[in-house]
Amino acid sequence: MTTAAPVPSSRDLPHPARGEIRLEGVLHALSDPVRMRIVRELAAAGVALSCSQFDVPVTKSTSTHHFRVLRENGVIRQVYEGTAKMNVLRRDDLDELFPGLLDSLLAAAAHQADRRNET
Amino acid sequence: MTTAAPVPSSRDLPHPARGEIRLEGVLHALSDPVRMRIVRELAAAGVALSCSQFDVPVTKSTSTHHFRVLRENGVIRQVYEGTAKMNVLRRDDLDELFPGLLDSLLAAAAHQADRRNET
DNA sequence: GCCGTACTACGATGCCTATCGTACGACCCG
DNA sequence: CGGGTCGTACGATAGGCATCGTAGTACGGC
Repeated sequence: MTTAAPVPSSRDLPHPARGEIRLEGVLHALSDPVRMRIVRELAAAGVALSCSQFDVPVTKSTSTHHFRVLRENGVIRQVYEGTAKMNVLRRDDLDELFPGLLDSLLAAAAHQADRRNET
Repeated sequence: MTTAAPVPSSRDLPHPARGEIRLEGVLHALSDPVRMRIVRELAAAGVALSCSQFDVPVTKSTSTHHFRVLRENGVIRQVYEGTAKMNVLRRDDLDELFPGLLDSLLAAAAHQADRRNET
C-alpha cells in the first residue's frame, strides 16, 4: 500500500535482522580505528549523519567500504535520502542483544582517546 | 609451602605493558570465535590454565597462534611452568584501562551463546 | 642419559581486507 | 535538460591472518 511514510527514495540497502547480528562481527567492525571513529562521531551526534559529514582520513571509496562493513555487521543503519546516505547507530538493537556493551565500548574508546591527548 | 618466588623457569615471554594495550587490539583479539572461547573458559575458570586444557577445535599449532595473539594484544598473560604454559586473564589491567568492558564482553558472549543453545 | 609431553618455529596455502584511482549511477536544482 | 554533488562499483595491490603439517626445542621423570 505504499503509504506516505518517509519514502526513503527507492533504493534500499540490505541490513542484518536483529537476531542475525553476531558479537564477533560487531567486534571485528569496531577493531578498525577508522570505523571506531565513525561510530564515536555517530554516537556523539545522536542524530543521523550523511557519509560526507564524517572526518575520516581516507578517500571516499575507502570510506564507502567502512560504512558497508559497519552496516553488514549490524552496527549502523543506512538509508538514502536523496543523494545523501544517512547513518544512524543501531543502538536499540545492540542494547537489546548485548546490554551495556555499546556504552562500555564507547566509554573505553573515549577513555583511550583522553589518555592519548594528555601526556 | 614452596618458596615465595615463583621462579617461572628461565624463558620469559614478551607482554605489552598496561599502558601499551590498545582497544583496537583487544577487540581484534576477541573478534575471533576461537579466541573468544579461550577467554571465556579462562574467565569461567578463574585460575591459570595450561594451553592444553582448553577445548578448541583447531590443531595445536593454530592454538599456539591464537594464544600469542591474545598475549600480544594484552588480553592474557602467559608464564612457563615447566613444560606447561600457564594462562591468566589480565583482568586487573583491562579493568583499569577500560572499566566494565571485559565484563560487558563476557556477558555479551554468554548471552549470545545462550540464544544459540535455546531455540 | 633417555623418553615422553608441552609447546614452538617455520613454511605453505588460501582467504580476507584496507587502501586507492577511475569510471559510473542516482538525485537535486536551476 | 544539464551540471554538480553524493556515493557506488570495479579492478588492482599489498599486506595480514587463520589454518595446517612437520620438524624441532625445553623440561620433568624414570
